[in-house]
Amino acid sequence: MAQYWLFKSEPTTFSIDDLAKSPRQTTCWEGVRNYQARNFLKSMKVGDLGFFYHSNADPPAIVGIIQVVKAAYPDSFAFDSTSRYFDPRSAPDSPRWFLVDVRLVKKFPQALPLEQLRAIKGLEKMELLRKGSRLSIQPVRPEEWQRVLRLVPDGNSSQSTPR
DNA sequence: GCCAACGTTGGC
DNA sequence: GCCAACGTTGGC
Repeated sequence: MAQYWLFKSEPTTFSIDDLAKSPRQTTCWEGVRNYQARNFLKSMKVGDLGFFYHSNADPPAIVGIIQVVKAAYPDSFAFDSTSRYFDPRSAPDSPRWFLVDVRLVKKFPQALPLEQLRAIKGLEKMELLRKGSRLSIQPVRPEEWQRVLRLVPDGNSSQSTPR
């Protein structure tokens, strides 16, 4: 079964519009250098869906949906001493960091600001909304996924469970 | 720009 | 293995 995730990115570094302009609207998700986030990356399967979140943005917001199109593989940026993501402790024969490839599924017609999400009943336990949460890759519970989608015009939140 | 929260590092 | 120091994240 497909799992749900949330991917953080600072839009000044890589925004959802950057993804929209990428070839095949696909990119490798660079720069994860946190072990917990890495472990989540490694557990992703092709077909999993994720929210694209703009952090350090005005306002911080969920801005769309992406899909995992390639499962975790070694992050070669970590081997490149000229890369900002270089990590000398990672070697090709024992990679420490990984990437997945993701493709844009949908950019929301309107961003869903963090402030709005905080007011939604049923999202209280969402990792994104936890005080002090800094994880750049987060699991999202199916019920949280649906609740967020309900905020999107044409969100198809009930496509599998009509009510 | 501030600063609380968090993760990592490294001396001991 | 502890924990202080440090660097980073990210909302405000």
